[in-house]
Amino acid sequence: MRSNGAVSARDVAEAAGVSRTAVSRTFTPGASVAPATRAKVMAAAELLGYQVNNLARGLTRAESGLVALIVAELETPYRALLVSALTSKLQAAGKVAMIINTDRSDASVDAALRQAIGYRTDAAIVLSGMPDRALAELCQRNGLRLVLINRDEELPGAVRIRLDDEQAGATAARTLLRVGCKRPALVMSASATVSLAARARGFLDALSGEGIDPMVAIDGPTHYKTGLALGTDILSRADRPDGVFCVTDLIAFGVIDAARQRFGLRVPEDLSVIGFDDVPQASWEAYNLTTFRQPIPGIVDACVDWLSRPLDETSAKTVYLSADITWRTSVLSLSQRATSTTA
Amino acid sequence: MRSNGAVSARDVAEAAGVSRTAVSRTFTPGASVAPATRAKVMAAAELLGYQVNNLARGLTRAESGLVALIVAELETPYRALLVSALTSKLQAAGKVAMIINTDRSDASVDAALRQAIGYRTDAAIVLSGMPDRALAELCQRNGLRLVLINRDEELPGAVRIRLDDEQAGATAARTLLRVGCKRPALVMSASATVSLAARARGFLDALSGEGIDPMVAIDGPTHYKTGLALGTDILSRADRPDGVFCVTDLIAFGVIDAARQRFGLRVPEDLSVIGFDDVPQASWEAYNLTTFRQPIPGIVDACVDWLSRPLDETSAKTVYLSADITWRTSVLSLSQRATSTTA
DNA sequence: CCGAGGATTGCACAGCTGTGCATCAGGCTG
DNA sequence: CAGCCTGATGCACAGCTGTGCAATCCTCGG
Repeated sequence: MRSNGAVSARDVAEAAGVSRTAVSRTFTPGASVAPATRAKVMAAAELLGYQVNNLARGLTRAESGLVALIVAELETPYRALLVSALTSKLQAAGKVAMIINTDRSDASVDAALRQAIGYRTDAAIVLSGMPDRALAELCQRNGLRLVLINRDEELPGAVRIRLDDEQAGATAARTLLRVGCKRPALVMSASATVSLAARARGFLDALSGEGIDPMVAIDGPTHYKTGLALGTDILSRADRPDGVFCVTDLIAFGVIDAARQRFGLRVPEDLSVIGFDDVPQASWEAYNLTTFRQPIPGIVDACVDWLSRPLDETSAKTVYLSADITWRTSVLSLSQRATSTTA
Repeated sequence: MRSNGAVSARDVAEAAGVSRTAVSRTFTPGASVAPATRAKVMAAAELLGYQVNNLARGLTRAESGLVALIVAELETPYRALLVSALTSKLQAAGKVAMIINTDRSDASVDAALRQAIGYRTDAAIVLSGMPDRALAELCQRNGLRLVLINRDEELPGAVRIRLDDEQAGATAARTLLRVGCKRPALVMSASATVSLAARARGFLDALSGEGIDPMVAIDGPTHYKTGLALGTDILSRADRPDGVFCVTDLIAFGVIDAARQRFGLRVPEDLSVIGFDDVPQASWEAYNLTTFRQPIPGIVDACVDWLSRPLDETSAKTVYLSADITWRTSVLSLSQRATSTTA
């Protein structure tokens, strides 16, 4: 027992009357130990409360078992959902996740990656911000795998997981038109994430293909309050929209509340709303939001599968996943439309 | 450069033409290095992309810089908020948080703690579940500090952070009575957490002090759906309550939605609702929930302060914090009451 | 009963860093 | 110019584990 107080393999060896090597072999799967020796070691370990030191183990082995999750605004529903799923799945795969917060600036992402390298993390999963190209090469040189979720740029030795955001945007546009919306609108935050931009582009392109030039509101961070403010803005104009695609559920909730609480409008009779993420709140009865479901199990599986695969294929690879629509009642159905027009 | 591919201090030493010790001293604050040597080392380190190996550093030093967060259902708004704040503050204090999920069973909490010991974590912060007494002693023997947030049992060498849940419950009861509620009710999940039980007890005791025996609904997990189901239940009874205290915001949202969507009731005119946690959704206009604010900054500060303090005081200690009420519009105000009764 | 072969075990080293101790250089003072 | 003191540097070891290699033990077959 050292100054730290932690019990080491040597302590167990002494207590069990065997060599330290025997202790190490007992806790190494597939190593050759006699049943009797193993039993003695296990008994002594249990008595002393021995736990293999993963730090020292990571020093010798190529893998430390640590995976860094680099994320901003973890308290956001979608992020929390993804991080929860990721940590669980990593844990089931025998790894352990460490959280490194960023403020989304590139500098802080770089600092986060340096910290990950400092802990000899097996991999870093980037959920927010974008690492510098030089940093990505540094990671590669240090044997740290890089996973980029919904990031655009192609980086050496990194795998990207992307959604078909653009197609989802187009689907949102076609859906609003199909249920009879004459004045569709787009509500969007000003944070220029690639996936948000792609959703907007898909929406706008599909509409301009139909010769429609929709109202567009862009401002603020990707929060509820942004939706509330922008919703209040667009609904107070003369040519008030009758259908909105919000690039995020949080924004959609804000828009819905603006419509109901501040203008006395009905959703979906007066205003159809489509969101994106399928956050838990989307199924709450106050909202019942029709939205695109983030394929979280798919994202998580792609991450963990790729991490447990050998490192041979250093070629940058991209995994594409699709976000399907979840139908609820925030969009006018065709039958509803029939009754509401006759009424 | 080893098989791992990571660059070590020896590589930097060779490149800079100095001893490895000089490299180590360059990255150790307060060590004695000549400015010229330091400059050479820094240049070589920058060139090669060297990052001090925290695993090896943690092997020598008493502290690893790692802190384990043991938590269940991280995707829940309150948990996500707390974990986000904790990781940020820990990071600012030079530590890094690792997440260990549990399914709330005692066995999984024990496994989580063993894993934390395996990584020679400086501390473990338990947000969910309750560690076994033997495990707590094991932690203490291994030099691992234990922080229990809203857990009840007193454990050797552990610090507890508690809220005055009972008093909050009493305040909720008095508040409902003061605004004129005649038939207060309690809605509660069946998961027997200490803090939830204390809130309920405070509420019930205060009411029975006034000679009132309120309606009580208990069932299910601490989710929105539980509130929806229990709300539907109590509101369909003959002596429908006119005021509800929900032990959690999520449950309160369910109750509000049940009242509005399924019974056409108005909140607060027909039903006053009080929650607990002050989750972000509580301030959304669809709910505007009057609720007790979790003192998250206080909790986080207490954790981190205690972790950065020396280990002398091994006495079990308890930090008490208070949850103040946040007034919104889900409770009838006295002026509203005047107008609504005259109307 | 003896030899061979396989299973076990222990030694010693690698992996990376921090640090006590001794050494050495250099500057300042007398 | 000599001596002393301070600051810088390097050696060697500690900290904990995994593993190659050699030695040893046991068992089984002849």
